[in-house]
Amino acid sequence: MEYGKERVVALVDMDCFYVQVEQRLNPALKNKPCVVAQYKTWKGGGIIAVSYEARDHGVKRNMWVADAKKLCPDLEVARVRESHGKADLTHYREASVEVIEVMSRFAVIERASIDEAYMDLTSAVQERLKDMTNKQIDPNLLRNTYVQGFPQNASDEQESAQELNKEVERSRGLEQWLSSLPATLTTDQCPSEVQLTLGAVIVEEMRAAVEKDTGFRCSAGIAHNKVLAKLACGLNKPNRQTILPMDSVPELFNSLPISKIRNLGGKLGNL
DNA sequence: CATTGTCCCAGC
DNA sequence: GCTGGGACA
Repeated sequence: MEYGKERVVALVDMDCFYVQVEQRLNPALKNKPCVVAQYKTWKGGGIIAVSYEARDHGVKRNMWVADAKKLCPDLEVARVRESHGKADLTHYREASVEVIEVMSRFAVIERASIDEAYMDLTSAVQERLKDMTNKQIDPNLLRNTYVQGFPQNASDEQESAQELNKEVERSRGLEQWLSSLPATLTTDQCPSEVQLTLGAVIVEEMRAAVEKDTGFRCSAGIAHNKVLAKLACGLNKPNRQTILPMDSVPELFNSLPISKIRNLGGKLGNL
């Protein structure tokens, strides 16, 4: 395999994880602008997680609840449990273990934080390839998958129309990507693009299992290394996954501040 | 007091 | 080993 494309790596990131944990506990909070905050006394407490509905109102992490309520008057606020005067996150840690257990059925997991895990899918992809020999990949196995850089050659006119319907563009891009792959799969000489795609099929299954067994939704990135998988994960959130083919990396890097790349966000990002 | 907590790593 | 800084959520 070509240098830099030896592995298939995924990064799975739970969508506003603390909010989802609170929503599972209290279903009345579901589908509402909602935050999780800690420490009530100063300006209503500090926000540490924000639902996507609340983000639409401009509510951000690290805001004070009092300020967020100005932006979003009907904001629902869940509180972090406190024990001996300290914020107690064990509740979220336990939920994290539930998720890790489901994901571990599919691959060896490297836990990166309470709501993120990396996984090396290289051998799982090889196994899947055996079952897929002389078949092709059904787009229905990739209903939540974006391919970064696809569709190619979209005119400006098409592009603006597609902004109105992200799903149309996603589906067109996926079809175009799949038709660029070899017509039938073989175990010997399997292009890295096919390997990424089979990785994405596995991640679709894994994410469906996580939602079925825990109720939690997540996003994911599939690429050839951890840094690119993490970057890909952020491209289509929430509840979606993104393949980042190596050939799409140069254009993506041109259009992205380097501070978006892991470990280049702080001091180095300001150069 | 008013960003808190956690993890990782370099330097000692 | 311990600690402080840096990065992230």
